[in-house]
Amino acid sequence: MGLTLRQMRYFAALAKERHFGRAADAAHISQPALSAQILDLEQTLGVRLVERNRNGILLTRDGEEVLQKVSLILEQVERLEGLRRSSSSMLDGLVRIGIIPTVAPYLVPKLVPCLRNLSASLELELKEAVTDRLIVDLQEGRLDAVIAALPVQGDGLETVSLFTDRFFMAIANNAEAILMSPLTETQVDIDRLLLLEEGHCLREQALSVCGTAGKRSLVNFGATSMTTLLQMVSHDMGMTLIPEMAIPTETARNDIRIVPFADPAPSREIGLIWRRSSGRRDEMKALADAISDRATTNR
Amino acid sequence: MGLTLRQMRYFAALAKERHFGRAADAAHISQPALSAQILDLEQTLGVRLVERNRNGILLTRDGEEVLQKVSLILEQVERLEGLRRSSSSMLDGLVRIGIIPTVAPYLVPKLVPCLRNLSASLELELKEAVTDRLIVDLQEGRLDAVIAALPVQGDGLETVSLFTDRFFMAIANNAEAILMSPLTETQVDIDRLLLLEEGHCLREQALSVCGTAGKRSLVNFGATSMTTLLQMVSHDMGMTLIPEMAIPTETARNDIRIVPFADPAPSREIGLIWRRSSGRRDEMKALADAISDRATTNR
DNA sequence: AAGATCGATCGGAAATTCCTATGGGACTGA
DNA sequence: TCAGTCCCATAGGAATTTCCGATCGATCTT
Repeated sequence: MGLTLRQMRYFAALAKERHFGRAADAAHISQPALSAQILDLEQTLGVRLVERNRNGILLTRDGEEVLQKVSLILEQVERLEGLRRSSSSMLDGLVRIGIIPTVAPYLVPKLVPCLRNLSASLELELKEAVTDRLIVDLQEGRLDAVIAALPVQGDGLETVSLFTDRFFMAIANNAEAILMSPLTETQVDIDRLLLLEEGHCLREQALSVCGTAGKRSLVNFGATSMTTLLQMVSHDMGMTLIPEMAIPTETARNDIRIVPFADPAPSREIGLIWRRSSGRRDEMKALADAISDRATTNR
Repeated sequence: MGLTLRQMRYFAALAKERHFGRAADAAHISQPALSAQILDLEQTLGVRLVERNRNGILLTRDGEEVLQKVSLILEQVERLEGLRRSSSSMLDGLVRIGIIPTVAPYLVPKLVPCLRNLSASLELELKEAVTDRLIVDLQEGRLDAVIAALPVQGDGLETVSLFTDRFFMAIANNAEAILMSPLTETQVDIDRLLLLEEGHCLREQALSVCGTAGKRSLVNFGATSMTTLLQMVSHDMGMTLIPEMAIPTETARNDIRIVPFADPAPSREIGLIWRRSSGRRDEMKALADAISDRATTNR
């Protein structure tokens, strides 16, 4: 068909030993085998590479030239061969994780030290985007894992739950509206419900929780982050659904009242998603354990 | 044993097509064959290179890294493969010729245009040294051919005669010694015979011609060139054997009388010598023809 | 639930590579 | 000069690798 590494390896041995017999020994084959491969190589290249002499051989000028190129190639092949991974089986190297915006700000600070514990030689690359975009990136290999609200649909994906994140309602502290606590969905004034822009799963979840999946909210500034939304709440522009994990961070910044829902409290399930074909199931499970440990304790 | 180019070629095809079936088509093999080679490659490297998905495949990070190296290697191999010589069969590229010092100065000016005629794409490299040294260089591959006085002995050499070079005697023009013309060897005054330093074949030839092979010359400055020798002759320091081919050049510079020998005139045979194993017999014959043509005409 | 797609596996055929034995050229040394 | 030696090429058959067609198993689609 074409050149082979075998031919090149034998040729390199021959060039080194300058003698068919010795080169064959060095290559652990018989002299005729080496002879044949060299002949093949010469024929393939259409060039006489060696002069056969009584006392060993001599490379022709073409042979010298070819030897140089062959040596380069063999060296690179060797380097490639020596690249066999230590296959540490645990996470290492670069890991790219996508996280949805309503989780990222609150989880990342816990995630980073947690991963540092899991593996020292680990470089993290994070991407924040809405679920759909993250899933596409995951499926096309630009991400290794995604942290998003379950369920998630997509071909070839595998999922494990990390933790349950209950929803609360956030209202202005000085709000005159007196809300029963615990809250029921019927008490929510749909016109005052503030929502994230389209694409955020939390937007749909909020509408669903408040039993208004079909209707459109009149107050729709399409906020891009929970922080913006809560800023609006604290200015008494309305109320919004807030996931439990966001509460410590967001209430520290805003003067806001957090009202729980009546049982059964609505919630979202945050999960870790990866490609089944990635063959990193065990690593992902370990990662999930580490994350859920960290996320549920000392919150 | 180790990596093979076959594996790499298939892997490159797979990376390009991102689909086992299509890659197999592109490589003109069956899908199982490709599959097996990829698996082999993965096992050899100890690394999973591709993620098998429902819709084509995805390279792992290791796969991307390996692909890059493999591409480089394949590119070099391709370049090497495309190097098949046009096998112009005639002389071209660099040709290294060694010439003995008593021939070089007089032949080289004729040689250069002559070779230019033989082949345009020809680079000439000349070396001047005594026969023994040239022959060693030839046998060890540092020269492609030697021009020296025949016969020459050495393993694996082939020879062809270029031309016959008669000897003359050179004496000072004002020499009081009256020499018969033509000359016979008995007329030579051994004490006045000037010789080149040891190693030059012309030295031995001169001694042989003058029938004094055994004796030592008293006048022995060990000159390193004919020109020096003839300078000495013109200063009436003695006489010396001069080959016919040197006469035009040397008599133009020195005031010298050239005396022929009686028949049968002594002479040396200049020949072209190369390694039998070089497989360039035809080229060498052609070269010899060209040289002897040029050397015998318009001298 | 049936069909379709895709890569892996299996079993035997085909091709390549290898080994032992031998041939043939070129030098060596009686 | 003639057997002996060294060296690479060739020959023939064995061993290994590669390949193909058929089929499996998993996954997704309808």
